[in-house]
Amino acid sequence: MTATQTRDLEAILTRLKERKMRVTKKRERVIAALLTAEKPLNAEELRERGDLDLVTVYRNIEAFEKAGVLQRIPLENGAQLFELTAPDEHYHHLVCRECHQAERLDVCVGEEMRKVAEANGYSHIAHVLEVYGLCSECLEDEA
Amino acid sequence: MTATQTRDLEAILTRLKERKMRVTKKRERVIAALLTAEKPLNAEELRERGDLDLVTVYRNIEAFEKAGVLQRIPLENGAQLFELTAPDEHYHHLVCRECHQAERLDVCVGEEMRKVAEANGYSHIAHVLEVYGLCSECLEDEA
DNA sequence: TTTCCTGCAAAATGTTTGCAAGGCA
DNA sequence: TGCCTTGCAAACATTTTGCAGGAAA
Repeated sequence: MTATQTRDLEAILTRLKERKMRVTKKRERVIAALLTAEKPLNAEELRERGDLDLVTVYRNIEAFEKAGVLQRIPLENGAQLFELTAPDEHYHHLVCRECHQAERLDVCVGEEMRKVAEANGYSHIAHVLEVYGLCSECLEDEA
Repeated sequence: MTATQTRDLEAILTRLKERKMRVTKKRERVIAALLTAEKPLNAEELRERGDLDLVTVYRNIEAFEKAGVLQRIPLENGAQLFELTAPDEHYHHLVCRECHQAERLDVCVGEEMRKVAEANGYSHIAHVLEVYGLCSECLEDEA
């Protein structure tokens, strides 16, 4: 873990404490796994890197999501990846449909979407925007 | 089926024939179910309304998607809905996170997303944009 | 020492595959 | 007739639930 990652870890643990959630070894490992991976991971990768039960992974994903420190990335095939996020922030991604690498996109359409949704009588609004494609490496492999 | 729906059905069947796919009673029923529902359906609803095996539903979803007459709508929970689409078109939706009703949104960010993705070296680009919220009816039920 | 968290086992959910029978072209 | 499509059974992948033991505050 780099110094920055350690700081991020502390910040997230603090957030959990504020929400009256317990800070356990397992939880630290889940967060550390996501921080050091520097890319979104799926549940199985989290189990492996955190050396814990898959059930624990899923329960913590749910808990972290509620605490606003984690978000889900839906893949084209229905599976999902998970990544850390600051509370009240969220990200969109460019995901390779072959190797499933995901990188953050520097765009967000949140404001527009919120307006459209509210105009239709919806509240508690969230949105998902994911872009799928073939990354340059996978494109070469295919040729 | 309204006259318009019958015409749409014919158009889709023609498209299938062009693609050398067979036009069967089951396929007609899948498409008719989606046309008359006038909203996206999940696999189980398609099985029920078309009175056919779930396996057949999934195989036809895949076949129709390849033929460009159907698209998937990912839900927040990882499940998916299906709806008819014209080839080379696609839609975005406002989905209730409670009752899962989905309505089409009249927005698309395709051009921007394609540019961003290509700038990152990606090809074969697609994107998903779905807005989730609580519809006014479900909001009331909650209170 | 109370309450929350974890692991194990098992179940539920959604989707895919193998194979033989059936139906469109 | 020939090949595509279908249904059944079973496998598979992912996620959820029940319960007893374990650990944080």
